[in-house]
Amino acid sequence: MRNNYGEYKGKKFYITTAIAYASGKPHFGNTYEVIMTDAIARFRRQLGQDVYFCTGTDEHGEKIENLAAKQEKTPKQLVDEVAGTVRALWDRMNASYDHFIRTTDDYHEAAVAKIFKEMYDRGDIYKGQYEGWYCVPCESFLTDTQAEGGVCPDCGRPVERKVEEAYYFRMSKYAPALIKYIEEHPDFIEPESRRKEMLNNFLYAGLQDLCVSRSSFKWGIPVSFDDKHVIYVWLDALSNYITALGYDPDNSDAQPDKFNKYWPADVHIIGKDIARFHTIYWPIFLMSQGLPLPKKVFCHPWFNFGSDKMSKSKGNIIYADDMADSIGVDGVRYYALSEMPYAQDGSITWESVVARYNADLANNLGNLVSRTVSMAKKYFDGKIPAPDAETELDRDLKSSFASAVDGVYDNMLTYHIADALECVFTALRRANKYIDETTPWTLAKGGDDEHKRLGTVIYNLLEAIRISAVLLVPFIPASAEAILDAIGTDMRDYDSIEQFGALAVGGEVKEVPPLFARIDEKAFLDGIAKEKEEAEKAAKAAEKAAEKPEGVAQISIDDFMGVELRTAQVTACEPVKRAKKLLCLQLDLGYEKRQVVSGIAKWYKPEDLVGRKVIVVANLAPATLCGVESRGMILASGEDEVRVVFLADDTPLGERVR
RNA sequence: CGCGGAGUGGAGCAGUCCGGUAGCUCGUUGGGCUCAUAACCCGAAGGUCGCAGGUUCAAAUCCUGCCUCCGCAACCA
Repeated sequence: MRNNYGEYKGKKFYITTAIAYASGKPHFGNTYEVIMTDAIARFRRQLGQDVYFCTGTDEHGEKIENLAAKQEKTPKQLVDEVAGTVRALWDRMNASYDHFIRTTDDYHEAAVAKIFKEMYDRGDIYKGQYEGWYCVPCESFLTDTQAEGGVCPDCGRPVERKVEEAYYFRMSKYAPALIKYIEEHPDFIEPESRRKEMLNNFLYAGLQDLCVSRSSFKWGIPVSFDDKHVIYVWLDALSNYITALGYDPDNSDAQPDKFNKYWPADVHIIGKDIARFHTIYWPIFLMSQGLPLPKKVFCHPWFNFGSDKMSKSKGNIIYADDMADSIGVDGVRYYALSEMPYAQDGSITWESVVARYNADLANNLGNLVSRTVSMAKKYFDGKIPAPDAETELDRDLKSSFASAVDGVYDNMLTYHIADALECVFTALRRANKYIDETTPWTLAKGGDDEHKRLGTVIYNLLEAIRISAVLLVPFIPASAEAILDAIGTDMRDYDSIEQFGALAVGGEVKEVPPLFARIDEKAFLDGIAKEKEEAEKAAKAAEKAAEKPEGVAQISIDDFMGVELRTAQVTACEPVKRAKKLLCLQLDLGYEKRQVVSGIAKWYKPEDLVGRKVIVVANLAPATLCGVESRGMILASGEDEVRVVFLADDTPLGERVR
């Protein structure tokens, strides 16, 4: 039973990536998103859909303002550079986007300013007071409890105290409608686990109103009626999905054709880290504007490097263009698409890069094309021979390719990209086996009958290759096109692969350009190791330059004496329930006992501490953490690796430390 | 008891809903072939399906308890 491939023909398909934050060159993980989105877009075009694929850059915000200042540039200069880098990288990866939006584009800024004004006029945005903690790099406001400790829980950097007048969005007003929508549309958020996360952690728990303006910096879209404020970057950035289509809130009855045609989006492809913004805030912003919600938000997982997260501080960032220098753009695309599981994080290792490339692209696909084309030239002078009587082997080959066509179709419609690819490569393996089963080189030595049979075999192989190449166009477009060119066909849409045998007899098979030259694993890994060594050297040099800590403003001896440090002994210790990082310590100061909570559970077990003597900040204001009262703080050093300051066992209790 | 996901040969994964011979790719190993990119094809070795109970004629699959890892939330006085 074959699928009904015609079902989607002519239907519009609007697909987007998240727009890349313009603070620097996107790493492999960010690039994966564009490659994945591109594969889906190309697949849908093959089905005959009217696809609009939008990507771009998110260019406003305090982080960019600060970064520009540090580099002694204007923010605009910085984002122009980075947007150029991003676009160049997307282009190099062969991303077939229809529109590249920058949030500094005039039409976008104008539309967002109007959207904000209308939300305000509608009463969805109101003016309030914000006082609290803010993390600049993360652009996020933090609750008091989040910021206690003075560092951002997400990035670990110091938080700043901010007091500002601010505009808030009434999230609570729309929360019930959103919950209903998500409950009634189980496909809206995928994968399923993300949907549960959003529902359980945020929506059922109760949505807070969201602060949607900032007044502490300038680099943003000004609030049109209050120029002290700029619009929150997420409200700005998310709106790109409609402004890119020319949406203009002024023309509420007469939107441009492009908008009327493509909105709502068929799918937003985003990283799992920003699921909350796309599945909660964005739908609510749309509800406020009376616009339909996107049909699907697909939250893809991330690539780790081995078992580590990719991060600048770990020095293990991989860039797609560097990888393309060694294994080609299609090598990178294939690797990313085949290695990332549907819902779990993928893992990059250089060993697996080489293994996948050699096994699948070079040996399986590349070599099949090479040996088949070579035989077509040798035995038939490069003319595609006519097939003759069909055997069981032929039928089996054909059915493998029919399964591949179905498999790609089914898996691509459900965003199982790696599974779709595997369907093609399974069929390719079958084709390689077919050669061994039919032994064309023996047939070539035979008489007329054998020669007829040889024609059938070569024809079937060429047609199998053509079907594979058509199926592979979305994933490795340049290579797939090269293969189709080599076998002299221009049939490359889905209609042409519904039935085996569409390849025209008599066509010319041309010389194949080297598709995927095998990679010497040892040389490749040695090269990587060498590069890594150099990078580490450079990183170390940079570290040295920044070695001296920034320090804190000088204080007087009196200021210091304002801190009451005392010796104490840990008499009991237990983990705090519902907290991963906290230990609750009972301290004996000699003259009194008290309870202190400390975020050292990651490094110490309760039994490591009981009986030991420590220094406690005795006059620290009490606080409550995870429902447990803490009256003081014990001293410890270090950030990534925390060490408690222990005292000698014979230290008396309750002594002042100076 | 916050929410959710995962634990299957050396590696990466499928199978779990709807119990019935444990499967795929890579790797290892023996052989075959020569059209091809030291490729391709065939065979073999290698698994207490996280642990412990239970249900059943039968459990990777269902039930109960536990352990480990990961994501989100909370959290580093």
